[in-house]
Amino acid sequence: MIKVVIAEDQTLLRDALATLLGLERDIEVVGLAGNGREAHDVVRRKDPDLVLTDIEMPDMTGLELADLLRREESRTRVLIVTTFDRPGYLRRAMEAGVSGFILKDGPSADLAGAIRRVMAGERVVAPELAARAWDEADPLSDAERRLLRLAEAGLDSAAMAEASGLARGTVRNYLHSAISKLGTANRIEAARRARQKGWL
Amino acid sequence: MIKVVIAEDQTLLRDALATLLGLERDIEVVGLAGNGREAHDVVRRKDPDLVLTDIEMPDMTGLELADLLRREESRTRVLIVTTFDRPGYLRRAMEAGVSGFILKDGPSADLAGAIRRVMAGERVVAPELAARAWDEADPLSDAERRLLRLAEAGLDSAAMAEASGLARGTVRNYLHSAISKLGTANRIEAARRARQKGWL
DNA sequence: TGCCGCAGGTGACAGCTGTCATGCGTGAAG
DNA sequence: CTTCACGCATGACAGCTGTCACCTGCGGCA
Repeated sequence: MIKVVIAEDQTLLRDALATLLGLERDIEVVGLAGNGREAHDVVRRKDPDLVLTDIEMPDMTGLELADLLRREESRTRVLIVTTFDRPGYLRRAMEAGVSGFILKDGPSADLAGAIRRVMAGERVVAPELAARAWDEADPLSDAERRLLRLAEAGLDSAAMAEASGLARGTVRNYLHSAISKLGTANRIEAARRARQKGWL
Repeated sequence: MIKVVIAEDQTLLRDALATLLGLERDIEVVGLAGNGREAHDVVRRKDPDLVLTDIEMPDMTGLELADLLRREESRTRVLIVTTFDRPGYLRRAMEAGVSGFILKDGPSADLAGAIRRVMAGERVVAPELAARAWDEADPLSDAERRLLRLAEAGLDSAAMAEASGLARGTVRNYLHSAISKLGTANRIEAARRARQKGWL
């Protein structure tokens, strides 16, 4: 019997997945969580064989959860299921030591199979992603990333300077650098592209 | 037996919902679709009692689908299920004559109940939304909306002018007007706020 | 010790953005 | 017919953005 915890912020999908997996003879859903932190608690309490987790969740992302479990040397394997086929996510997931990475766009029939393959020691990656994974490395520095996130929210340079403790000029230098690395015309496009690549 | 078609772009959720509803004694899932246009075709072919649809889908949104079915005087009722609790969506859905509007954050147990209540002639609205629905009217003009969408994509005023066939100055006037209506500091914040309210 | 690379900063400048006053048609209301 | 509102446009101006050359201090490292 494979003991599974499901972490997913959309209640409807979470419950539906639980029902779906519950129908499998060899899988038992032992816990549910609506965000990463909750998932971490549940994993500690229930000690499941595998945690099936979304990436984008409030409080703590699935990638952070995976990283945390790896650092704690938890025996629970991590299987990421996400909407977002952003190349950067897969890379970060691999670095966080996850056992599998599949997409919400894939057929649901594959899900139980993916879980079984992970438990058999295989590393499962959605085939449409495997090829694209190492396409492009994230060229951004931490400072650039942080500022792009602020730019996305509509802050101007002065506000970003205050928010990040840098000088205005430095903020503009970092943004310039990000803009030219990403080959865009302005900070907004740069932020969009970075987010779309999963670098943000 | 209530005949249902499910329109949802995430395969995993679509399949999971189909499985979930298939377990109900009085509900039969007669068709699946991954976008609005496909859903429209399937509804015409299968003539279901109800179509359960997401809003944000490629090709045609759930709101457009609802509108189309209403104009065609289809007997199929529409139940919207969406992640996005943006006030503007509910209003537009009501104007499109939908029979129900519930959230993916709601418990899955309510889903079959909502379907039955819709088929009993009730109009079902997620309780957390009902109150907020008429909070704020969309203050934007069509021109403002269109330009905010372009601003979101990172175009500058000159590019928007070209894209929309307006003069640069006029573009800036519209953006100014949108910015002041929304009480933000710049076009980026304005676009964010409008999107978050469901006005975009 | 001296040199290098690197994060962070300054100042200048052209071009873009946000704001505002103002003008010009056109179509609906009086 | 006049008046008025409305969509669209123009021009001016302060302030912000993107670009660039160049400076400073600090931690390696030979």
